[in-house]
Amino acid sequence: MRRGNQSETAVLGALSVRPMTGYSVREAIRDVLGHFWSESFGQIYPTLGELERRGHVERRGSARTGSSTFSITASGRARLKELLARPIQPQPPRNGLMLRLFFGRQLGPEACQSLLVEAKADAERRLAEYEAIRKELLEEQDYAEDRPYWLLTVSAGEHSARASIAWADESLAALDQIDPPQPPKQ
Amino acid sequence: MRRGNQSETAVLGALSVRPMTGYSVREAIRDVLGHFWSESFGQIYPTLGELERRGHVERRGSARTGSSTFSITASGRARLKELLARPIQPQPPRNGLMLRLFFGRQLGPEACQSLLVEAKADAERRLAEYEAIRKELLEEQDYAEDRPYWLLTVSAGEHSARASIAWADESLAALDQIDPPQPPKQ
DNA sequence: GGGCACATGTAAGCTGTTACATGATTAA
DNA sequence: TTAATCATGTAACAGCTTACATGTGCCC
Repeated sequence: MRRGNQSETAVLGALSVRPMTGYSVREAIRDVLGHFWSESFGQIYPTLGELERRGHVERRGSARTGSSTFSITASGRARLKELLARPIQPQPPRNGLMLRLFFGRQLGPEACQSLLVEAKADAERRLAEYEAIRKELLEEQDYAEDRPYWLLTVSAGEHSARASIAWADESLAALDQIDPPQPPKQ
Repeated sequence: MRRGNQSETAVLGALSVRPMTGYSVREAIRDVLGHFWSESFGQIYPTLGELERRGHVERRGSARTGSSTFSITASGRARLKELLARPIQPQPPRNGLMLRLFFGRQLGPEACQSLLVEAKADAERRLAEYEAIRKELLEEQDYAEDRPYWLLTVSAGEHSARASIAWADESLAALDQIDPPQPPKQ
């Protein structure tokens, strides 16, 4: 397959929950997996086409007449299981905030403070979102068998967000100790 | 520049600490920024060439005769400051562990347990590494003015690793509650 | 009837990795 | 002298995003 297994996994996974159009697959990935996964149309449609060709998904309704719904087949479910069992391929890290802070001496303490304040606000926003999702999931009646797994990822988000907040607070305090600000010398 | 600002930032940042060969830039990024940044030769050398052409770095020693040392110029330092001040461009998330757990119902509780055990072990290894780096930094006499900033990123790693460990423990306990394991039904 | 959300797909292009080609220096 | 490490660079390719092209159905 031209596409990496990763996109295939995400698309098959989405369809393992319920049949959907390609458009909905993208929405599901953006809205539900959005915090830890992303796919764009440019991947989703070719992946769906390839999966159909291989019999891992079935299309109902023609592409021409508007919309078609894709559902996972038994072979697709087996394929998904196989893909999920493969070793995790870690993506190379690229954390822009850390890069800026690491070279914070060049940037100056005030700018770093701003970055930390922003990072903290962002983490608080994320935490609130995770808590809302958790509440929603617990009230939701459907997908009862998927729910425990979904909650694991929500919990990961909550832990991560709380850690970010604590770190930002600590770091803001630490930055106050850098006094007076040392101008970088060449 | 053909290369994105991000590679340019990382390379200039590395050279802002001390002059280095291209090879050493890669080692520095891998060994020091490795937990939150990565660059490969394929980016570093073209970036260095471009930076040289623009006068942001200076090359001492010819490329032909073996090795050349690059040092950042005043204009390079200004450029770095400008790049660091730009808004952070977040990379689209691709967390393979979360993807697998989210579709954990297809994978089964036992496999998820293994994933969590691995994740915990990994976080513990990372935590130990961060603590070692912290100790090393505090003993180190050089780069005193960069150190407070470097420690911020080490602290972020420690917080993140501890959060991962706590989350993994919690999640392993939660997985034990899923009983009996429900086979996915089509 | 105009705009918006839904829907499908392709093509161009960017970013970045991997593999390759090449050679110097150093340590066993 | 042979292997490992240091060192520089290029070329091919993979993966993914963005923008574009196209069309439907619904609501105001």
